Amino acid sequence: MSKFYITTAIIYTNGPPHSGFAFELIQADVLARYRRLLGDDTFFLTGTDEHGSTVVKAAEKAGVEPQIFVDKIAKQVQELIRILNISNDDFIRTSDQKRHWPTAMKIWQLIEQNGDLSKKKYKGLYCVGHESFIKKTDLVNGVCPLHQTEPEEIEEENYFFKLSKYKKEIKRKIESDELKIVPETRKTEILNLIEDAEDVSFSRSRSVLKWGIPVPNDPEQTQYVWTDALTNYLSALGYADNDARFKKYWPADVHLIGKDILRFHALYFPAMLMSTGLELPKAIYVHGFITIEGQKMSKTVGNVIDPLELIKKYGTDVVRYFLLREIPSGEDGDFSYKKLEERYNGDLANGLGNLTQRVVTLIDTKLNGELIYKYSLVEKEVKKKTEYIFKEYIKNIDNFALHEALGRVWELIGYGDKYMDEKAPWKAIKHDEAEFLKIMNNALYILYNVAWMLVPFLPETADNIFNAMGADRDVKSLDDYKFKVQKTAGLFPRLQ
RNA sequence: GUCGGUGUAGCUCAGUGGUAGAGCACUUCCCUCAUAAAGAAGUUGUCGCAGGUUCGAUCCCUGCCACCGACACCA
Repeated sequence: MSKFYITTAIIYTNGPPHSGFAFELIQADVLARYRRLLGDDTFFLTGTDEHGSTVVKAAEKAGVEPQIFVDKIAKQVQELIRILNISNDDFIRTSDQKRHWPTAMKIWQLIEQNGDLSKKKYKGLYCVGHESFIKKTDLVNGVCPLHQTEPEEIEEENYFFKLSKYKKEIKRKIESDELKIVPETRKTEILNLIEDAEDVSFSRSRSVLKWGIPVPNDPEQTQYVWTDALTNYLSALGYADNDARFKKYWPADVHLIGKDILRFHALYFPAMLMSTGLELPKAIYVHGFITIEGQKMSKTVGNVIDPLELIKKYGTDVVRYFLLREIPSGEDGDFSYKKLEERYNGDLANGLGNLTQRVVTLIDTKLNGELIYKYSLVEKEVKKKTEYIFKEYIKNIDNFALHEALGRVWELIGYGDKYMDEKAPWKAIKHDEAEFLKIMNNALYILYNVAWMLVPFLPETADNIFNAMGADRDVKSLDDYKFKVQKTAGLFPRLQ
């Protein structure tokens, strides 16, 4: 048994969580549930990134203190996690002074002791709208193109981190897949920009940024987001206390992130870890963005989809299914109600739900609901097909192609439907009961495998199928097991 | 500007140096265990454009066009 530590990015708490983060949570959840199924000692972390001036601004707008504001958002995030049926083992918040801050402080100190932080005067053009420095080359006619304002020239003294010192080694590790970046295009992307990466500012003056973690032994400075936020992956495991949990689970096996924060996870964070002498994560999985009806999700356009509403309307597993199947892992994908309903009727109702129902009904009506399963009755062809699909399913999950893995499950469902039609058990029952039993044995075999493969993706649905079949998930051997089917109204009633 | 990606059926996408594929949609047939579900057969393509290499290119090379992304200490 091996360990498996997986994280999502921590979501920024300047507003309610959006469906993009929901998608990230769901993907990580599939990977975590899958690993548990394989028997790995799995630890699945998510959380919230709660500092920074954007949060302060949002809190001001809401007329509350930052802490009150982020408490509320963190609660919403946790509610979303509950509703999405996410199996995270922990939830870390960067404003947690007990659990998180000691790690951020310790990491800072270690980096500093290693000589990788130095104070530098920084003169630059500061855009008030951006709340950050912008480059001269970004200006259009002397004004910030985004805010149409002239930037002020200000001088600030900050700590800078010697990223350059670690570039070569990081490049080597990424090239050799020691630090694996999936998909390949993201790996290429980061390798292309690694040469030009400059040293990074790691702090802000306290007068500019109060809402954050202080720099140790320097009351004038606040830690900037890198040591503040990225260290959550360490703090949650109890790094500062040298917790047994940390020893057991670090390094992370997978950091699941969006494509927008690849740079920070593939460059800054590894460099920080190298500076502190910690092991690097094994892999970074990068997912894309969800567009809505082909358009970028944006609050101004007003096309933001609230995941809670979606779930309220269709149900958790329907939303999980749609996102996992329709949006390729590692790429962008599009959401639309039309596509969702097509997937629902085509795949869930006509496919999975209907196959389950026809198998259950036959056993219910022809056998009084009971069938004693005999493994020896499973046909060679059926076994071969199922095992082949299972292998492909595994391969795809391991390659972070969750949509493909799900596609394989539906291939087996299609095979099951075809099997039923070809064997026509409703005819067999009239003249050959042994043949009927054999067919239903095979049908149960297929459905049982389908249910197992769905466990990581659609946990509730998988349970429903097990229940409908009257199957015991924990039974060691199915041979001679007595299935007692429970006929219900059906898993996914068709939408009109 | 630099780097990278994409362009294949009505839609979403797979794919290979040798007669173009899947799912959805559509048409016809068939079944009746099942959620007006399932199964079978079928229709649809200048594989972005123009050149080149090759016996042969959708695939390799060059150029072009279109769209997208990264190169910004926004998180």
